[in-house]
Amino acid sequence: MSNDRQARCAVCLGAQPCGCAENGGALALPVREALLSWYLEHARSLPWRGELDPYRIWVSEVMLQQTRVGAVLERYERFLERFPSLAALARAPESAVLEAWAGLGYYRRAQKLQQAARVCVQRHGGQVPADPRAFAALPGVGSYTVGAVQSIAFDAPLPAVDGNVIRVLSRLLCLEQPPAKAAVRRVIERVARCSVEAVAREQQRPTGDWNQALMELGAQRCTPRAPRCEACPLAPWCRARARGCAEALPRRTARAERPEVALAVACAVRDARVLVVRRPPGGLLAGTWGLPAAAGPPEVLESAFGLRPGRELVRWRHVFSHRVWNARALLCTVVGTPPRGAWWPLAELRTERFPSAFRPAVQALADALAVP
DNA sequence: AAAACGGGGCC
DNA sequence: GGCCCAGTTTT
Repeated sequence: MSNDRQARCAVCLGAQPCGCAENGGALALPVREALLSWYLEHARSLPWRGELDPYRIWVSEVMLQQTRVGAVLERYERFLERFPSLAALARAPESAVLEAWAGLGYYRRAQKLQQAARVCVQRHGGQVPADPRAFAALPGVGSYTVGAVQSIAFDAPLPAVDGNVIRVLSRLLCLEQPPAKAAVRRVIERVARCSVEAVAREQQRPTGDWNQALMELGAQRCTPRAPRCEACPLAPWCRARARGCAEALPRRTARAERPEVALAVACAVRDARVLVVRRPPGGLLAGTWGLPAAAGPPEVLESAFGLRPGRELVRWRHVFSHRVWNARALLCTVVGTPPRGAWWPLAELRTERFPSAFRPAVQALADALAVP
């Protein structure tokens, strides 16, 4: 059975001991050379590629967490124009940072990045720490970000294991168990670490190139669906390709289902301005501006905000990673003491200062006001 | 080990 | 309608 660990390969967990362990778990030299050559020729030209400023590299890595390259492209330069340095980011109001982040999601990333910037200014002379341990201690910096930033900016021999690398190595080694399992993650982590150390030891290329090559392969060739194995530089060594199971890996585990909640959203208008409120500092969309909203039927807006719901403007469904809003926007009148908030011109709500979750309400309100 | 945490593109 | 993306933190 599978609990006969003595017979298993220590590196890939395959049923038999195999060649994996030569090189101490690193990918063999020809494999590394093939991937690095491919990367030099095929790397996409991206604004943060070739960047030397550690701060700008860091910003790109945080924005790219769980986020498509295309979405980052639209906001990266704009963010850096507004916050061109660690010091500029550190002294900005959090609300300004969150506005610049609007639409990217996972707003905690922006909050942590700014907190980290403040630590850098206070304790690291306004620089990004070149010491991996000091960098890892900063808010929002996990193992991936440590490896990515420290390798790209400082040529540190540290792995950067993201979703791409998990997929590439799951296929290359044909890891049949889901990477959610700790044992599988240890294998991937070990191969990534030994490989980047080998690249550094043999001075093949800067370690940042190696880490990015692995990720770039996952983005361009070893894609989640319909991998382009025929054009993959690692195809000759890929066990999943040999067995015809590349597309089936990595194996995913069932995800928890998303609860659905009814949400009442208030559109209170006064003198062509709309009432907006700051969302609570913890929880969903923490700290961002939003329309007053409460779970439940429209009537809850009166008890929650002193806003009496009137005509319904629109209903929509917004899917988050872990829950669903079944939302309805209501034209409201202020009946009690106005809630703490701000009154913004409608146009301000449409300029990417707002989380996307409220977009249908803003659009419907604009339509309603344009056609009285 | 699982859940919280966004948004959007793609099939 | 579900999957997945250059993840981190908390439970």
